[in-house]
Amino acid sequence: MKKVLNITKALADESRVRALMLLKNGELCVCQIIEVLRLAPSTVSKHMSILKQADLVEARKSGRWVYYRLPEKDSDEAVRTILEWLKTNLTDGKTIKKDIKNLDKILNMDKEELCRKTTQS
Amino acid sequence: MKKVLNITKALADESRVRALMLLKNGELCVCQIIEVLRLAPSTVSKHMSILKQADLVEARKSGRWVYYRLPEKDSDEAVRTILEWLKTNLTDGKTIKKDIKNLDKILNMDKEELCRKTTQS
DNA sequence: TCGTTGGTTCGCCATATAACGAAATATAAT
DNA sequence: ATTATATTTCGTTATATGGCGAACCAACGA
Repeated sequence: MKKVLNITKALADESRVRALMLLKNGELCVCQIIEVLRLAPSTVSKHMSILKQADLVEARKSGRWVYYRLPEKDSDEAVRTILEWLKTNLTDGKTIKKDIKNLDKILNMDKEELCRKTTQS
Repeated sequence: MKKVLNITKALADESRVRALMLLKNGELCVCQIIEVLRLAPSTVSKHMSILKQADLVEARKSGRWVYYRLPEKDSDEAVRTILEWLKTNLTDGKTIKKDIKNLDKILNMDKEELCRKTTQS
């Protein structure tokens, strides 16, 4: 029950759902998520930690950066299923589409700007 | 997005999840759900209305009673999938098992008591 | 070493939400 | 009609949660 509620509570917030959908095409560092969501770093950090508690994302630290990504194939069944559900049911929403577009812009433009990094999607 | 958030928010509460699981074996009237959850009628009513908003339950009124049930087979795909997910992931939890047991007791004992009715599961 | 940078933690405030009881509504029984 | 019963609606209260900025921590660069 606790596991399920951790997941549903984590998903019961628009910003967190948006963050998850941003990760569909590969890991991102926090500053990029911040850029798309346009929320304070502390806020985004909190959101990501909630997603992590629920095992909805995994984290990797590399130097000064922290990268978040969706869980691997071999991850928890419950988590995989619900992430699949999410993708299916809101990939074509207006907000999500716009977010993805913004993300692309950020990933491209930022070659020598804020938060530059080797983004291997 | 709104639809998804309606669903995840509805599922982000233990009482509501418990209520949903109670309905696994057929419709129940509000007073029976009240009995198992041991919450005030007004509280349970509110919970059920939130579940209904999210299309996670359907309602039927018969005389003084209102019966809630899980959606039919032909219901929304997103809803069916996530209900399946819920069942899979918490049927064997301690709380849920106890609830079901309590429910059985209530359904049997209550032949001539509070909230008696023809419970066709 | 010291400053800079990316991220997290902490403390605060505003809003949202769960819970209740009281009152309202609707339907059945007397 | 009046009363009783099942449920909902409303108003209130306590707690949870999202958001921010300030302070802090860790890692890199000068």
